[in-house]
Amino acid sequence: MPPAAKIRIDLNSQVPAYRQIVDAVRVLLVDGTLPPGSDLPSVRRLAMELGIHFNTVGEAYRALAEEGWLDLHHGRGAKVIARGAQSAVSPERFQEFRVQLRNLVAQMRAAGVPLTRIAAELRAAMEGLNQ
Amino acid sequence: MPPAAKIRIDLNSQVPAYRQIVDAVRVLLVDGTLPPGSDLPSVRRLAMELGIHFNTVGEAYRALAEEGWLDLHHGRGAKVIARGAQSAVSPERFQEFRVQLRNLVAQMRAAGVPLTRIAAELRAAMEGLNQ
DNA sequence: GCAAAGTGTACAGTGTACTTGTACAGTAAA
DNA sequence: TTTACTGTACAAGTACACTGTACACTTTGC
Repeated sequence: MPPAAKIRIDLNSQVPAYRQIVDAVRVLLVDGTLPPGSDLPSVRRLAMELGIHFNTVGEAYRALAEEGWLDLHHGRGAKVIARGAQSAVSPERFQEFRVQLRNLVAQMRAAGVPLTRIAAELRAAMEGLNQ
Repeated sequence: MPPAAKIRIDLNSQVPAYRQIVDAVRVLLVDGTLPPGSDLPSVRRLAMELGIHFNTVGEAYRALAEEGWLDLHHGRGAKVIARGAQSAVSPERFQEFRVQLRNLVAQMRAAGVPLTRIAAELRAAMEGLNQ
């Protein structure tokens, strides 16, 4: 199963397509599905599978390269690289994460998701940390 | 301490100002800081405090009214209303939440936040559910 | 009643972001 | 060297976010 098969985007979403790609690929990178040395599909190939233009995929790949995940070279494709240790997160950045988490939980509560189910999701997310 | 004092937005953020307002106010609505009957600051007052245009605040208020949180009337301001029981969330919507949660965790891991600290944040978010 | 000062709303204009179409340039293998 | 891949650059179309300005509704005071 090629890695691209795990990437899904929602064209009706408010979130821009290129950002959805970045987010989806980052998940695969973090959880080890795409280990260093892996080749990503070409911009045209992935674009075709997702039903969008290849420049949009290129935009996503450049963002991921900017984050230090990809070795991206003209004519050679995109390869996952070993990412060095990250410098400590700034307090501001961490605070942003905290706000986003609280916003997400509030959104779920507002949507009527039962508290027990929200808690279950948070627990599941924690379990996922140890794989 | 007026409710508006708890609302902060980041003008440099990628997230649109009106959406940041919606998210911030929704948190206050969900956790009871803004109970039914409360008056929100006028669009001009809140806009002044946040350093943006009042139409941007108006956009946020209309979105919150659309979600069923506010009684918004021409010339009368915005008042929090009691929100009826929510219909069950659709599986698609729930799946979106799950994806967002995983994206957020991946973003934290990618930023170098230690696993223990991520777990602590998730636990803290769960504690917050029972207040 | 009515004027004044508050409230939210409508709409056009400006800048920015996202996506695409098209042409280009680098790389590798036949 | 040719061919068939690869990513990149850039202009154009569209949609979105934000603002400026004018408007319309409510309440308060007289």
